[in-house]
Amino acid sequence: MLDPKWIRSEPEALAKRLLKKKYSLNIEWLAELDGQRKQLQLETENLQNERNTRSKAIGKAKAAGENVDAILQSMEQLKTELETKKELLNALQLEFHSYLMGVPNVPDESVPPGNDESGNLVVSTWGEPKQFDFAVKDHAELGEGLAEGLDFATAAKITGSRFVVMRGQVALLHRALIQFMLNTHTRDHGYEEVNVPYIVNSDSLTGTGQLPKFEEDLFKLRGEQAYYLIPTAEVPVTNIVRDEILESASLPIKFVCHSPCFRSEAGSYGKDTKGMIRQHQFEKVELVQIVTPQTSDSTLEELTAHAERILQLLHLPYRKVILCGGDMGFASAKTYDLEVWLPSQTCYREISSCSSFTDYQARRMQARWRNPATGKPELVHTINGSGLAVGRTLVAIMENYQEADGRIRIPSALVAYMHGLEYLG
RNA sequence: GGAGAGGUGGCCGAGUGGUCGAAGGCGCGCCCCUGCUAAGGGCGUAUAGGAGAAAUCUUAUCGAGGGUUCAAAUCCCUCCCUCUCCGCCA
Repeated sequence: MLDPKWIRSEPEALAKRLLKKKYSLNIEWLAELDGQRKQLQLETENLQNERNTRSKAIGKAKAAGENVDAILQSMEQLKTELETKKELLNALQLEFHSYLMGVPNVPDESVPPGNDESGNLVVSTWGEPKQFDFAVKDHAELGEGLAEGLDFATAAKITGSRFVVMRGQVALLHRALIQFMLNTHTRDHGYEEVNVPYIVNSDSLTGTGQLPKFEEDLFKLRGEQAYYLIPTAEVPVTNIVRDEILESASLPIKFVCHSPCFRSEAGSYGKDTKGMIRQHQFEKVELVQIVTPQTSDSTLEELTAHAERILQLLHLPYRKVILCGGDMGFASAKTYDLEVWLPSQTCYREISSCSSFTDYQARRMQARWRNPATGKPELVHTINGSGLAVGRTLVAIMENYQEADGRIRIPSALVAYMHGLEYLG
């Protein structure tokens, strides 16, 4: 959520910046609404003040044994007037708030303009795509060719499309990747590992920005309560600090979390139908940092570098792009995507997305820290990114490390996690 | 699933209709006293919204929401959470 004060004080500047995200802020309507609100709030509070004063007077008069009929009578009109004003005010405030919950975060000044993916800018490229002297296979074909590999047909039988069964060596490689990533981030990068619920309530999803606008992307559970499967560990992990006031000494908070992620993929029917690129269920190692506003810019760079390090240790060629305004997420102020080279597609595909949310999520969550300089609670900044998407990393390894005979070499960084196994197949 | 007990400020804990944003204690901050240490004294110490240049004023908040009332932490209803016992269970 954006700061309502900001919207009041400089609506034009704000609207201009939101335009970069293809969002048009209705500033005339907002000003009108806020004007009404101001008037009504003043009137309502005056009436409440009057009511409180008179009520206390009644209490005193009664204690003194005086007659209170007259004052009691004078309250009647005040009461009805207050009730109607209060109702109106509540309705106005709700309307204002609901609108605000649908306004995206403001993009950072450094975010390039653009309508879609084509507007993204390549920041850097690492590694050289390997030249193969044979016809490369995609990961689905490779996986289905292995004795202990990928089985999409069985997953479709068990559940439906966009699921996979991993078997034997491939399942081991998948698990090895998770261990490798968690170890690297905890040992080398100073993150605390957390294990969190995979089912969350609507408050948590509202806090990180998935609700109310993107409910159709989520799997909602049936039952009395509004429970959802998490679309990313970002939701439970970031919400650890919801409604908290953190001491400055405890910052930055650095969490790493492995979790499954569940996405309905509504509206992506034609895309990536083959293979593991786009699944309803996948696993991810997520990095989350809770920081002071002063350090959020550098933290985004640092956290992105932590995700990059995994790709580098696995010797997977990738590039880093900064997303343009039109391609960014709703709550993000700035996003770097890491894209890994996929030989079968001869292009780079997203494997990590690292974003700074400034105080946008923090305001929704009421996540604050006590600033020693002011002694007052102030909003924290939140930054998160995948480090990395495990399923897609598996895909990248299978494709980049494939051999002419269909076997797959295990990257040296992972061999220890594979009980010494050097090849799949 | 059945029965019961609770949810109050950073923490503990009092408060069953009014003068209660809330006693008391702990913690924390500033000051005083004390030549160290220990102890003692005074003052202060929630969050959010609004008006105002500011001092300040004002509204709301005692798990959440609704209700009764001139007035609710206190009474009523619904929900959530925690704890204890029984049952079931990975």
